[in-house]
Amino acid sequence: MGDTNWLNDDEMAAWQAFLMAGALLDRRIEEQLKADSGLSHLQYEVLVRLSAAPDDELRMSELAGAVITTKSGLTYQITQLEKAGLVRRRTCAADVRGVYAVLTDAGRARLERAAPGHVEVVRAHLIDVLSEDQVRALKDGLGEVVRRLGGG
Amino acid sequence: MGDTNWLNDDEMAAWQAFLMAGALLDRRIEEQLKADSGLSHLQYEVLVRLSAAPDDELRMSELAGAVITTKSGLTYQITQLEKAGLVRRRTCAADVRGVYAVLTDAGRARLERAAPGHVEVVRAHLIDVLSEDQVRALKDGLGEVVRRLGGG
DNA sequence: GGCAGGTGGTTCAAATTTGAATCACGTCTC
DNA sequence: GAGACGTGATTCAAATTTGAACCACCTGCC
Repeated sequence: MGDTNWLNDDEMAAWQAFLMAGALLDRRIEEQLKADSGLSHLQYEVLVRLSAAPDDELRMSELAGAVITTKSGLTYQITQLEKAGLVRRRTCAADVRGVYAVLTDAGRARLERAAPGHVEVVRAHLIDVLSEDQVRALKDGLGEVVRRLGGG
Repeated sequence: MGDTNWLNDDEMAAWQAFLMAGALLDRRIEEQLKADSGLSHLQYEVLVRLSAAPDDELRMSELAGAVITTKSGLTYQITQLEKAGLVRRRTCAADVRGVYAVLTDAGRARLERAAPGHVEVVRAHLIDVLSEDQVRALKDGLGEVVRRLGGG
C-alpha cells in the first residue's frame, strides 16, 4: 500500500479516449438537438424514457435514476418541459408524496420529430465508426461497468 | 431517404451503456476528487494537461481544446484555479493577446496528492472491470471516434 | 392513537456553464 | 500605413446544475 497501481499506456489511452469521445460526442448531440428541435440532450432522454414506460409515465425518482441526474436537477427540467407542454405532472393516488411525470401528445410528437436526426448523429459519429466487435465490447464491457455502478 | 436507419438492439445497448457508464463514472470521480482534494474533475484535467506540457504551460485555447470546454468556461476555471494559487497567468511575449496558463508548485503538489485516489477510482470502476480486449476496443474504437471529431 | 425515522419531491442560494457580444491586437492587402 | 478581417481571450446575462435544507407524508413500533 502507498504504491499506486498506475495505468499503463494502453489503459491510459483507453481512458482518455473514453473521456474525450464522451465529451465531444455530447457536444455534437447537444448542438444538433438544440438546433433541430429545441431540446437539450437531458430533456430528450427524459422524453425517451417516458415514451418507453408503461402508460407513458414514470415516478420522478425512477426517472432521475434512469437519466442519471440529481433529484433537484430533474425537478427543474420537468418544470421546463411542463412549461413547454411536453410533459405533465400527476400526483400518485397511492402515495400523495409521489409524483408521476407523464408524456403528453405534444411531447411524443416532439420526440418523434427529434429522434431521426439524433440517431443519425449517434450513428455517424459513434456506431458507424466502430467495428461490430467494438460495438459488442462497448455493450458488454461498459454494460458491466454500469451494472456495478448501480445503474441497471 | 426519409427512412431513418435506426439502431438495432446491440447498437442501442452499446450506446446506452456508453452514455450511462460515462455519467455514472463521472459522478463517482467528481465525488472522490472533491472530497479528497477539493478539485472538480475539470480542474483536475486542467492540472494534468499543464503538468504534461513543456514548461508546465499552455495557451488558453489549446487548453480549452484539450479538456473539451468552451473558451469562456476555461476562463472561469482558470480564474478559480488562480485564486487557489494552483495556476497563474502569463501573457505571451510574441502575441500580446495570448495568455499562458502556468502550473505553480502548489498546483503540482495538489495534483500529485490527488492523482493516486483518482486513478484508483478509474481503475476500480472502469479499467479493472474490462477485459484486455475490451480495453483495446475502447482505445482503438473510441480513439478513432475522437480523431474524427477533431479532438486528437 | 402517537411518535421516531425514513422517503419523495421541492425549494433555495451558490457555483458553474453557455453563447453572444466585446475588446484589443495581429495580419494581409493594396 | 490604413483599412478590412480574423484571432485570442474576457465579459456579461441568462440558463442550468448542485447540494443542503426543508416539507409533507408514509411506516413501524410502542
